[in-house]
Amino acid sequence: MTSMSRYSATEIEAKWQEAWDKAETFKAIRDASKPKYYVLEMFPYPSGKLHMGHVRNYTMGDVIARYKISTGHNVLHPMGFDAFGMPAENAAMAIGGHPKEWTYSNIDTMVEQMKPLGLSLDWSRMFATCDPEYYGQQQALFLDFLKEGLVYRKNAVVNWDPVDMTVLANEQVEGGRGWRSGALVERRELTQWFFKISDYSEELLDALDTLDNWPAKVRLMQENWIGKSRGLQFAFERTDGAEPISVYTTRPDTLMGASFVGISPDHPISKELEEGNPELAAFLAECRKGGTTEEAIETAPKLGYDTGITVKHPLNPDWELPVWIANFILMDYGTGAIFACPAHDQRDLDFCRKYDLPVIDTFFDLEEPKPVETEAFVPPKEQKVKWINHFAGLDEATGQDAIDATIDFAETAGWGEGVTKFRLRDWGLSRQRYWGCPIPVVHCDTCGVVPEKKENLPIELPDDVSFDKPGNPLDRHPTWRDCACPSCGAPAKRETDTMDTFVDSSWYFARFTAPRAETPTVAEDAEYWMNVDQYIGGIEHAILHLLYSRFFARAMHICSHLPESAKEPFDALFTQGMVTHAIYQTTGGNGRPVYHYPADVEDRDGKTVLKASGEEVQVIPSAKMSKSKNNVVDPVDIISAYGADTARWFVLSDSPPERDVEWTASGADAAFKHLNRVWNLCDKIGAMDPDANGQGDEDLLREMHKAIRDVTLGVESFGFNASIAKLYAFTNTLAKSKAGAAAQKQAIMTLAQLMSPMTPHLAEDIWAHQGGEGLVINAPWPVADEAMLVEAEVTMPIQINGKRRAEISVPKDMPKEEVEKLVLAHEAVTSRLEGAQPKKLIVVPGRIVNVVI
RNA sequence: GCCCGCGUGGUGGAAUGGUAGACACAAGAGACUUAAAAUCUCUGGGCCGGAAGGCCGUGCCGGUUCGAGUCCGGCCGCGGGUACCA
Repeated sequence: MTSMSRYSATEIEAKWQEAWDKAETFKAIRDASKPKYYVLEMFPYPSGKLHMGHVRNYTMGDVIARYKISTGHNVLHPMGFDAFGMPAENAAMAIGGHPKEWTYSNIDTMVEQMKPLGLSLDWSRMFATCDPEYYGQQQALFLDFLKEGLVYRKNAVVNWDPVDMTVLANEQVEGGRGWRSGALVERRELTQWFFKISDYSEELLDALDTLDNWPAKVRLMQENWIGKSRGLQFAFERTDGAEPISVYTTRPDTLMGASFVGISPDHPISKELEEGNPELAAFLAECRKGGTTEEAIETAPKLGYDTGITVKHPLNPDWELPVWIANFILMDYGTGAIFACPAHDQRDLDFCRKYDLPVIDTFFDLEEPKPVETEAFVPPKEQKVKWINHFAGLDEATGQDAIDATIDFAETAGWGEGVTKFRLRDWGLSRQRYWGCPIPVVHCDTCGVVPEKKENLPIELPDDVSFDKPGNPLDRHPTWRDCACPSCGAPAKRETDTMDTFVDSSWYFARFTAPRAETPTVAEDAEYWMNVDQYIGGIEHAILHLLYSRFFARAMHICSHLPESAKEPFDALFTQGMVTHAIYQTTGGNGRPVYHYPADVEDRDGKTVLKASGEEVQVIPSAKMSKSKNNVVDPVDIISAYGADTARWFVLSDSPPERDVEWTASGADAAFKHLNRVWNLCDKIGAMDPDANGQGDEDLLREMHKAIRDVTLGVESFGFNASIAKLYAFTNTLAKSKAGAAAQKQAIMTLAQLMSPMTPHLAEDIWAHQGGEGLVINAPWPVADEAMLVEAEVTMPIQINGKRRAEISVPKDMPKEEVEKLVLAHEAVTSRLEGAQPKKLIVVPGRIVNVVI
């Protein structure tokens, strides 16, 4: 074949990107005459390089954005950077330099890597959260929240490294030790700032029901995280007459199985007793070892200390229970004190066996009643059980009925009260770190904690800081802390804590609607563009980021920064799977693991080795691509070898978007071959005599309409891989078609339109080559003709006892009775029936027939 | 530990409770070519069989159903989150 031209991705991609730029195709301008559509992908952390996870995420968003443009929407599709955070400080410590330079240089690199992808982004709206213009507005929000009582201070525990004398993030604690010093980590209390998210527990929970276009699993995770429970709160009288101990329990029905009263090591009684008791002080110090994570606390070996205090059982004043301090009781939840029922709680049972405390059964299984030995009996709350001496007179009842009865009983008797509690805790936002948004308050000796004046915002981070010592450089900066008290004018000190980076990402979506405004948002812009119609991001953000953003939208509404309608800011959510890759690890001189990039590793003689040194590396199976593990693949290599359209086509094609995808090098090549095929097909059709007739025009057009239907359905339901499979099939059909020139031209132009969300550059080129009007991105999306989709004949498999044995072809709307007759006359059926009648005959019209014999 | 997912050929995966393996990758065979590349055509879950056909098969065990990859219960394995990684 003499080819007029060759597929050159580099050439056409640059050409069409320039055309879109020139036409300002993706610039979002408010236009009340068009329906708006806001599509947003979770913005990236500027780790340094773009990785395949980013490409996958942004390509998915781009498919949606371009499809919505083609269906007549006014699309907002912005991009920015979540730019504060620890890696910048770690880089400064490891290789020198400044977090700011490191971050902005990474942003430049990543933008350079993103642009060639041809994403339909409005780059004019870009910002980074470390821009003073952004974090200054965040400080203004903080001050508004403070005024509304949405922020407050209280004590909270942090990971403390006693050697480096610094606070550690959970990620910096490895096996209970500080990652740099190797010292055993302790828990220590600091005064911290908190957002009052717990005031919104009920609302955040109830509103989950309105999020119809969120994945059910995300709603369920948030529901469990908020953790609404109804239980009984009551107090145990102390035998020494001191202040009673208040407890909260979700299983008051098991009160007759109480073994001891347990209090948290952080409970006021623990602290009071610690004074002048070196033995207890040592015990509490032991309890405070280890990190603050829920996992560390839950999995730590159970430790207990008998305080010697005793309390009276509320139902029997002669029954005395000991009070123990137990390390698994959290001060943050309930009252920081519990009663233990070892027969029906595994943790309590383990504790009682260890410290030789009594185990008392309160109910048995209906089928096999037997006392608890080493395994606690914890049936579901809906299961009926047999009660032993229940004080409210229950015999056989479910746990839930018993709980309700017990609460009623206690309320009537007046010694307890039914209480609803939530697991959700207030959101601690203070971080003892430099590279974050400064908290805009001042500490004054006379006025106390004073909010900064709005006209002094932004409170900018100082540039002259060093990272040669552990700890927060703002603390040891010679002058930055010094300021005048905004209230009395006397010399005062700035707050040196900065904000959690989750604050930065909790409102960026609102800022995109007016990114250069001198207020956090602008009413008209927020009214027009909010909500985010489609939010796309990783499942790892299912709880924290999304819950914090939901809270922030409410708080911003209270302060008039968002309309009421934006209280739930994300109308639809899609959680994509992660891009995973094997991890390559060697051991460094200090015995710690060193991670290597896939590009630096190769297979030699059946071993995986470092390219440079030949040293063998350990291959750890697939895990989330992560900057800390270096198991990332550079998409730039793929783009420079094959072009952006190939990279885009490939990341969309193989895996369903919600599932994790393991990156392998093969496959990109195949995607490239296919795009070449489409290109050649376009060339061939373009060279046909326009008046040439052929055979099978209608067959081709029928297939085309089916492709329109299936590809559209795939795009609308995030089945991009299914859309692509259909596009492969339709391309194969077209390549083999002998139809006339007009039909083939119509088919290739429709193919270009259907491909344009995925491979926009190639689609534009085909469109132009076939004489399409304007840009394909602006051409209206094709609509399938229902009449062309109707099939005259259907193939129905015949099952005998559920196994497929034969099939028949029948007219689409043949009546059931006719089908039955045909089936019963079929040789495969008659030979098995041997004259007998079938027991049952099931005909699912247009689907399947099952004969039961 | 707790909460939430996922598990299908050599590989990625497809399948409103209705023909398991669409579409692709890798592989094998063939065509074209002096040859190679490129391109095109064909084959392909396992076992038995020349074929027709049969048996088995969606992590494991059990259940519901005319019919289960799909729904239910119990396991096993892997992944995500676990409030200071983002």
